[in-house]
Formats: sequence, C-alpha cells, structure tokens
Amino acid sequence: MTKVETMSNAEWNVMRIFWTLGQATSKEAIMYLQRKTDWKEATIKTLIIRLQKKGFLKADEASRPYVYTPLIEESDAIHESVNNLFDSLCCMKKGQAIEDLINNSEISKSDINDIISLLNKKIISAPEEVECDCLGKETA
Amino acid sequence: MTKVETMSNAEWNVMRIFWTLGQATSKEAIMYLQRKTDWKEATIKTLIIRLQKKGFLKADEASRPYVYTPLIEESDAIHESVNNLFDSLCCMKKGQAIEDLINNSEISKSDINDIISLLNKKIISAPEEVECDCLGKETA
DNA sequence: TTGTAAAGATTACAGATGTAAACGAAGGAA
DNA sequence: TTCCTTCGTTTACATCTGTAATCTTTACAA
Repeated sequence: MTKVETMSNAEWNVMRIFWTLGQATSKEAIMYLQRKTDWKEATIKTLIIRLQKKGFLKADEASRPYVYTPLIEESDAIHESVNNLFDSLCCMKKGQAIEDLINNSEISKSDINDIISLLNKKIISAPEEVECDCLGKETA
Repeated sequence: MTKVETMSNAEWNVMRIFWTLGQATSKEAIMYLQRKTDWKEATIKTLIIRLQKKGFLKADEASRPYVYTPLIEESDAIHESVNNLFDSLCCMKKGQAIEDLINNSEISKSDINDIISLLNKKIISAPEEVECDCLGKETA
C-alpha cells in the first residue's frame, strides 16, 4: 500500500468525494467536484486514474460505468497526513500549533470533551518544557 | 510575499535551520542539515537559492560568506501550513484529527494548560454536531 | 601577483503534479 | 446493424521538486 504522502493535493480532494460517498462512478465524482472546483472533466478523470495506480482507489470493472471505491480509510489517511506534517514541525512549537488549530476549527462539544479528558490524562506525565531538536542531535 | 504552500518539503527543512539559528551562512546550514539528512552540499545550496527566489530567505550580500535570514516567521509559516492542511480535511473529522495529534505529540504542561482553558472557553459555544461539507453545498 | 579553496550561480535531469485534449471502446438509440 | 454518446485510456505539456554536478567568482595564502 502506497504511502499517503504520495497523494497529491488535487488527488486528496478527489478522494474526499469517494470517502464521503463510500463509492461512486466517475460521473458522480466529477459532478460533485465541479461544485467546488473549476476542474475540467478530463482533469478529474486523470486524477482518478492516478489514484488507482497509486492504490488508493479501486474500480469495480464488472458493471459498466465503473464504480470506484477507496482502498484506504479516510481516518487512516488523515492520521498519516496530519502526523506527517507535524513531524516536520519544531517540537517546541507543536503545542502552539495545536492551539492555533483549535482556534481555527469548528469542533463539536463531544469532541471537545474527549480532547479535554485526553489532555487531563496527558498533563500528568507531560514535561515542563519540550526541547527543540531542529538542529539535530541534543546539545541545543 | 509568496504563499507558504509553495514551500516544498525539502525547502521547509532548510528553513527550520534558519528559523532556529535566526540567521546563518550556507556553510552552517549545510553542516546542520547534514546531521539530519544525507543531502549533498550542492543540493542544499540549490534549496537555499530557491528559498531566496520564493522570498522566504534573504541574503545579506555585504559580507562575503553571505548571511541568510528568514523573511517569514516560523510561527506564521506553521500557522499557514497547518491550517492549510486542515482546510482540506472533512470538517467532521477535525476534532478527531486534533485528538490524534495530541496523542502523538509531546506537549509541555504549560501548553496543555493553555489548550485546556481554550477548550473550556470554546465548548460553551460549540455545536452539538459539525456538518460534513465534503460534497460542497449544503443538502448533504 | 597568482593559485587555490570556498562559496555563490548556472545547468541538469528524472519524476511528480496540475491541467487537459484526444483517442478508443462499449452500450444504447434508430 | 450502425452511429452517436459515454466513459475509460493514452498522450501532452509546462512547472515544481528532489537531487546534484559544474562553472565562476572571490578572498586569502604564498
């Protein structure tokens, strides 16, 4: 299974349609995508093909207008890509980044509660300070 | 000022050195980067040039071994890139993603406290549910 | 003054990406 | 049976990226 990091931005947006619908024909995907982008039909077809090649989408070729299904779960993809980005942030700045994200995201009460209790658990063993390791090695 | 999204991954890692040091010569950057990567000197020089062209780094050409300085602040760059990624996530999944991120990041007690109080404030006006808008328009 | 090392600039090149047109096959209308 | 419409496949192409070698210009050692 190809790494999620190889999924390009445009491809990611195509996947969102399939993740949300569960499965769909290219026609449906094109229809929905054109509500959010100005991509030409051909462009979207190309992206679907690339997603198949990368192993993120599978076409059921039995029925004629193929029905495409995601081969990777949305939550897994999100997990990988979000953590991947965080891996390239300065360790010291991650807390801030998360705070910033919370400020800019709409989050449901129940998710907020989950996060709060996670944090309450986490604070017990949290370090006083997180060391920056941007220069590699220790000895900052 | 060029958008942070145009900063490639490799370039980002070069910036981290300059952000951390505040300023540095190419030699220093190369030295530090070679502690974390196996990039050849030439590769790093190319990346520095590209960062200059994109307007993220500036060279002080007065002194001879040029001294490079970031033209964008790390926190701003992090803000932009992290929020940019979140913009392409399903709204419904952002809470989960943040929880996941917290699970996988080392965060200082003080940052955790900040986040907790932010959440306590936020929960007051938080929605019961967040709507998915992956298909564009309303009428999911 | 001149050679040389260091550092900056130019050139290179394959693969990924955004963006799409054109081509070909398959199924339905006539 | 034949043509047109769909839909999938191929081809296209400029730009960006990763990755680097080479060329050129400076500053310093001799």
